[in-house]
Amino acid sequence: MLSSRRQRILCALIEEYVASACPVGSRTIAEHHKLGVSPATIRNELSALEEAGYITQPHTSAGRVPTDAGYREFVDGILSDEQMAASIPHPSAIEALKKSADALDDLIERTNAELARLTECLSVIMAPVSSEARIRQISLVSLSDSSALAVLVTDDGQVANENVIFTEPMPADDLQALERIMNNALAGHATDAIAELANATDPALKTAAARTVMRSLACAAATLTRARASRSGMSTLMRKPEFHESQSLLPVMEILEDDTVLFKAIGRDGQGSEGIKIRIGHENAAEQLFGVSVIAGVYGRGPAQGMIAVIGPTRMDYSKTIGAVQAAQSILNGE
Amino acid sequence: MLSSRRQRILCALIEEYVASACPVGSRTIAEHHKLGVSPATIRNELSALEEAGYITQPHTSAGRVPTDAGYREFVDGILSDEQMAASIPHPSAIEALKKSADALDDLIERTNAELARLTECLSVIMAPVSSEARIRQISLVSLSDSSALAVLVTDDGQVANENVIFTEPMPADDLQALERIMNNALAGHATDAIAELANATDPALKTAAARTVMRSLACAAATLTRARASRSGMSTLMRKPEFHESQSLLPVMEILEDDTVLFKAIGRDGQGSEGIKIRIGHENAAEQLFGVSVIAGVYGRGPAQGMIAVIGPTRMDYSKTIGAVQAAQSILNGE
DNA sequence: CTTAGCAGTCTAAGCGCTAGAGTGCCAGCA
DNA sequence: TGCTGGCACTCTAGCGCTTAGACTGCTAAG
Repeated sequence: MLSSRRQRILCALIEEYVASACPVGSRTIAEHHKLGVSPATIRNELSALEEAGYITQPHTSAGRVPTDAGYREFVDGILSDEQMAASIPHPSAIEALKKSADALDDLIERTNAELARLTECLSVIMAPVSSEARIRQISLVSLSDSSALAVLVTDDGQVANENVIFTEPMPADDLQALERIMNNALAGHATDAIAELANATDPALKTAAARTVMRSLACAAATLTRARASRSGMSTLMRKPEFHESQSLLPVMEILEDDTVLFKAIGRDGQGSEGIKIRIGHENAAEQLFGVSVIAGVYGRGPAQGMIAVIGPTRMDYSKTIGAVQAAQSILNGE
Repeated sequence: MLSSRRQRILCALIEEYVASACPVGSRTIAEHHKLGVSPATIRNELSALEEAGYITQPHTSAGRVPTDAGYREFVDGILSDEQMAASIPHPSAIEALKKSADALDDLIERTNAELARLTECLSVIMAPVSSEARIRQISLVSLSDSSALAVLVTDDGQVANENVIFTEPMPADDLQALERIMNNALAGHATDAIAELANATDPALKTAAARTVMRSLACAAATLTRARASRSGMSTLMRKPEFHESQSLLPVMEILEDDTVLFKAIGRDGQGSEGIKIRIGHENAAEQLFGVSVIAGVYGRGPAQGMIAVIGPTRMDYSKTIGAVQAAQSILNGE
């Protein structure tokens, strides 16, 4: 357990380092923060903090830099202070976003842009996926003589569509009949039950046309459970001094390339719990994220949960970022 | 006009430079390419090529590097050779993609990934946008007592949806009636005509509920004309030596952040013409792309045209990239 | 327990030097 | 006239050296 003074010195050092990105010396701390002690005393404390693993020296004649453990201590201090409630920023921005809320995808996109702007980091919002969604309605819309579009709507308002190409011409009446058959057979069932139902005994589902439609619907349903991410703020991240050589950004970029990979990397163990997960440097499960911190939170009620994550240098303004993620949560929860 | 030998020397230099990313000297060219002349002769020719602006020296004692004009000359040579037809690569990969073609968005995603992999560059595919699309069908799907989902399908198979929140409860029968009214009023009209039709005299469209639905449909239709881009291969680009300092990649990243900006930057004057546009370095209209080359082509028939673009260092394998873009075009044209 | 002062250490930056790569030019040759 | 070998010249990358500056750790005094 750290003494109060050491804690204050650690905080001062981190604040300084977050602002400057340069190793911080004892004199700087003494000058910029009114701790009432001389640099020499601070040096002694810094030495102890280094011993304990909270800070480190790049080389003998340089100042100190926080370690992952140092940031962790700092962040835990912030969180226990419960000063967070006060730090949720910019209610006006939130209002503006809620007013413009049309479709969910659009709201996600806007919120994400705002989140990236506020935090000056990379931000990612994953659309909610719910394997438990049920089929509310199916529409078959004719596109040509022998092709149609199958549109599937779930009870939580998601939409998926897929082309259907019939082997022979399909008159409008037959298509409508087929649509009725599909709705009778599938409405109310879980989206992932389509494949099973295709094997059911209902003779109406055994026609060639019905099978074709079922196949397309299964494809459409599959796209609903696929992770879909919106990204914003990559260029902001590139401007930070720690990422000036792109080598340091490469692992992050690799993770970002694929929605599914990204989902796994960010979502590990964050699922289900309501609060905000903070993973600093090596606390991340994915090796590619060892060099950055991830502030993640879930949103959405019930089974359909989405995820918000801000990715930035370990040297980030944690307080501001946590507040911003909370604000994004409340926007997307429709509060 | 360049003499045949100078042309061959320029090609040799570019090939060498594309492979090595290092300034190329006269000896290297003499050794690796059988031109039948000594380094001294090549030096004279190089001097002339530099005079003409096709190549340049980073400093006196270094080899030569192609300029944008040099690449242009080289590329024009390639294109006039018509050897392109032969260079469309990997028909097997194309087959595999076509077989897995479900929804267009999915096909775009896969094609894009393959394009990035083949070219080892950043690749972007913009989904087709057609302001001329006509409304084929509208569905209103009830989600709760007083909310529904409006789904709009166009005659070219695009789907847009939007939440509708009614001010008072909306029974299923009324919703169906409303759906019928909407289809009668709107089917066959252009998507951008919804706003005008809302002001029409038809009394059935003047009810509060109808107005609410119309507003949502207009929003949904608007999303159809918005540029939507799929990106792939950013990390591949970061691995290239010219982009090792992220400063050089920053402008490209900025353009990539916003779909609309990206569309404008890539699409300038590429619209309408069938062929493949090659813009090398400063030939690009957007300043942020001065450091890269863009190989762009359109796909899709009729008014709904999408765009394919590969973005890479000016030092790229133009022949391979052009072939790959052509292949992507043929996949997305459904050939 | 704190502090001032001091010696010690390490880096960043500037300078000079050298090896190497590549050029341009010239004179000779086909 | 055009090509070639040879040579002097130029410029960079890299190495070692030196110095200024930053910061520390230690010690002795308050």
